[in-house]
Parts: sequence; structure tokens; C-alpha cells
Amino acid sequence: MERRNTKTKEAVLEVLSKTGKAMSREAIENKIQTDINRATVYRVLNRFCDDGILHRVVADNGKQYFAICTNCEDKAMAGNHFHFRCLNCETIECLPIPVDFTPPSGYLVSGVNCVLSGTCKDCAA
Amino acid sequence: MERRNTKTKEAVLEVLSKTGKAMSREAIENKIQTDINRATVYRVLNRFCDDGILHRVVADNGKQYFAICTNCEDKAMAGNHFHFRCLNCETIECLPIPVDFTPPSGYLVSGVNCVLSGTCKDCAA
DNA sequence: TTTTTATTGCGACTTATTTGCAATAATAAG
DNA sequence: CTTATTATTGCAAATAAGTCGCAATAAAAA
Ligand SMILES: [Mn+2]
Ligand SMILES: [Mn+2]
Ligand SMILES: [Zn+2]
Ligand SMILES: [Zn+2]
Repeated sequence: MERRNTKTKEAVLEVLSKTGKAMSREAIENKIQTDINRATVYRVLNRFCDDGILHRVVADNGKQYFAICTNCEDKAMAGNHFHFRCLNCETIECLPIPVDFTPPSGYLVSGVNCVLSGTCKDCAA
Repeated sequence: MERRNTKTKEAVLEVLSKTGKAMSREAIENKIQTDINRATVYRVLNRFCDDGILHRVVADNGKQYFAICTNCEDKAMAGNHFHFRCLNCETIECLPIPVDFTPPSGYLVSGVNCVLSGTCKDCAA
């Protein structure tokens, strides 16, 4: 199932590239001029995640956020990293802090989802 | 607003005490013989969380899980700890592994929600 | 036994995400 | 350039988790 280039995909990727942060479907949609269907945006995001172009974060509000994986190449970001959700400005950022742990013997870890929440630098000032 | 003792509260606490794991509203309800209303169970759980009797974990499936705070007293469990969600048996346990990190300067962390997922010891065997 | 009001049940509601299906359009083929 | 193939989209409906208002119920105190 080869992928095709579409305006929607380009738009979504551009928004996520520019912000550098993790965004919700709604936030992404709002940043795009043209109207794109909700279901379509989700499908595009899910496909990007499948293809390893984006990574998904589930915050403690139960919502999904998507972030581009460019920063993930950084040594500090490699593998899994913490995320920070500002309860004030409602943004989520990828922190350059690796998640470090040693799973109990016998356990097989395939996924990591770590989200800190509080007040971000900007909002704290 | 003083709290009152009710069968529902007792039943919920007993189920959570016995399992020792973190459970979803649904799982808790299924373990209780008598039928209790969904909204009521959520209200009871939320109250327990407010009162510091339970703690809430939001897994990467977006669902909330509740665990009794007895183990939380353990030195290893004090403060925040990792949680593990088995994708096979769909259970969530509190791991005796503290979440360790140093937030970027300027950031104020008020909440921690860390969930590892994969295959648990029992299911891996 | 009566009073006070925390707690419950019920039904409706909200919000996030997914899914079926027919229409549309990107890309390959001729 | 035209046609064929099928990935992608839009729309509406469906799921699913969790919340809320309100009247009825039942702890706990008087
Ligand atoms: Mn990230
Ligand atoms: Mn726990
Ligand atoms: Zn902020
Ligand atoms: Zn398991």
C-alpha cells in the first residue's frame, strides 16, 4: 500500500514542523487554513505514526498529541523521552530528558509513555 | 462535607485492596456482585482520589485506572512510580520503580504520569 | 423518630476517536 | 494526453470513556 502525497499531509507536517511541539488533532486543524475533515486528520496522523514520521503521546487528560520525530534523532531525545504538559497554556513539549528505568525481571517493555505536567517556563515567568 | 460509609465504597475498596493492581472502572464493576451505577462508581473513585486513598493512572490507551495507595507508603513507591500495562492480560500494576528526572530550569512539575507497556511477567512465561 | 444532607440511580450529554461507504484525486500505465 | 488503479478524503454514524443535573434514597446526627 504505497503512500501518496496530498495537500493535507503536507499541511499537517508543516504545522508540526514549525511548532516543534506535540499537538492535538484540534490544534493542528486550527493552524491549517483550509478545512480538513476531522476523521481525515486522524487518519493522516495515524499513518504518519505507523510510518515513524510522528510519535504519539497520550497525556493524563486522556487525549492524544502528535509530534514530529526530527528532534528524536538527537542523542538526548533518542529512544524515549519525557513530555511536559503545561496546564496553563495547554501545550505539550518533548523534553530532552531520556526516560531511564530498569524493568523488573521477566517483564517485556515495548512502549513508554511518560508525561509530566505543571507550569511551563514561559507561563511560570 | 463529611464522608459517609456506604456499601459501594466498601465494595470498591475491597476489590482494589485484594487485587493490589490498578483497575479500570469497568474491571472494578465486574468484580462486584451487586449492580452499581457507572456514574456512581466514578464518583466514588474520584472522591477516593481526592481524599488520597487511591491514585489515578492514565494509560496510553487513554483510560483511567485506579489503585489503592497502601503500597505507595513503601519507600520504593513513595512519591511517583512507574506503572506497567500488560497488552496481553490488560492489567496495570504499580511498579516499585521511582520516576527520576530533573525538570528543565523554569519548569514547575506538579504531576507525573508514567506508564510502560508490554508483556508482564506472567504472560511472558 | 425526625431531620439533615451525602450518596445513589437514571438518563442525557460531552468529548475524543474510529469506521463504513461512496466520491475524489494521486500516480502509474498506455 | 487519456485511462485505469486504488490510496485518500468527506460525511455521517458509531464507539467509548467520563461527566452532570436532578429527584430519590439512606447514612449519621439530633
Ligand atoms: Mn516527544
Ligand atoms: Mn501506582
Ligand atoms: Zn505554558
Ligand atoms: Zn499480562
